[in-house]
Amino acid sequence: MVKIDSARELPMAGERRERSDAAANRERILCAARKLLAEQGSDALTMQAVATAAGVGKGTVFHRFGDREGLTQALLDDYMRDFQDAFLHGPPPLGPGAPASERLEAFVIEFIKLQADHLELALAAEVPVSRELAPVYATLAIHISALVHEIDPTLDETVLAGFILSAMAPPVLSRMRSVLGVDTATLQVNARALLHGLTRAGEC
Amino acid sequence: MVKIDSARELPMAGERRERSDAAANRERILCAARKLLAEQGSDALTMQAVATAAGVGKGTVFHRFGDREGLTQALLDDYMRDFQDAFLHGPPPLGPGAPASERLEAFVIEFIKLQADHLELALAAEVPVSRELAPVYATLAIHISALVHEIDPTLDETVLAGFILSAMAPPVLSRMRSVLGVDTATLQVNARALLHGLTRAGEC
DNA sequence: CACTGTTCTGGACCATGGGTCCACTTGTCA
DNA sequence: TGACAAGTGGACCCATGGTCCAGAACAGTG
Repeated sequence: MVKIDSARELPMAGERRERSDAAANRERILCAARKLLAEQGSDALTMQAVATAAGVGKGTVFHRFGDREGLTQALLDDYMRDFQDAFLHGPPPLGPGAPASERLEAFVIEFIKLQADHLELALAAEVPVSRELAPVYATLAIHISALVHEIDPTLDETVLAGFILSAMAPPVLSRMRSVLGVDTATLQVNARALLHGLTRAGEC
Repeated sequence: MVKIDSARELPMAGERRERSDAAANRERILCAARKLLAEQGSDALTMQAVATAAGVGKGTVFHRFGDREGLTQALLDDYMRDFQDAFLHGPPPLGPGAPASERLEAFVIEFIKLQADHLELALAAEVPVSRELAPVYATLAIHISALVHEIDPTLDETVLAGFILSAMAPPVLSRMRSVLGVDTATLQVNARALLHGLTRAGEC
């Protein structure tokens, strides 16, 4: 993934602000991408299709977002920001204040809802065989790690976080929904059941 | 995925046996593919590379295996067969005879070992956004489902099976190993910990 | 307003990889 | 040995991510 100065409003020292036409194009591209996802699904999200839908050239899309992953991350950021805020600074049980096991449970419930509500985007943002987690997901992994560590310090929290995040990966949720016809609530209930071993660790 | 008569030795009624030169080529192709995976990793497993390494034309590879997925499934079948045998007909705790929760635990332990031992192949066999599970994995999912159902019939066993299988997906294991430097034993221990909520359900 | 350097733009172009096609070759069976 | 089905190889097609660069558009400056 190429590093691109993201949608920061205020330019830092030594940086010029993004030109106004460029900023406008960025918006048109993001818009077009969202529309494509909503109307035609994740498979339709090709760089060329986005460019055409936005009425710009393909080069412009790459110039603005670096590469495909940059584009999907920008899209993801958009709605992940609120979620991150909620589990980092919001009210319990999702935010700080509740015991770690409850926070983890709340996290999973909310995360599944989030993924389910934006499934096509989540699918499009999947990186086939990522050697490293994309930034947005890395943040989630760190949060889960911290909670797991608090629940049971003897575990390898990084590994557990990887397992948990991967269990709720977009392709799984997608398959459950489209092939098996499962609804979001069922996903949530069963995910919680899977975690009971962790969240109820001290209760036996 | 295209359906291709697989490596069955005995021809069924109305079928001609695979010609001897064709069978030989099938072997050479499988061999070359294994070698490529071992020496250069999953990324190197392109149909063209396999063909070249096997000393045949690309068309032959496709003719024999239908498509890329057919090839990887054939490769997978090869070592999955023993595993399937073990959990379907082998001795407990993996095979029938032990309580479901112990069988599930044993299954996970063994499966992780299997995946870890054949990581490159497992990675290559990953289907980016599969609408349906590949046959080999479908078998595993069914087995997990059955065990989960036996452990707790109130759960949606299909969903749980999906979660569990997905938690141990090749990309996760690969990332843990290469980025985080985690060894197989650690993966096994932590996977077992994750399942404790299920396997110890009746004990509280 | 005109000038000028920087940024931005668009679409032709490239590379890669899966998959198809079909004229030609080679086993197999009678 | 002849005939025919099966098998073969590699040129070809196509989708897609990504690069390039000449020219257009913008934003400070005098």
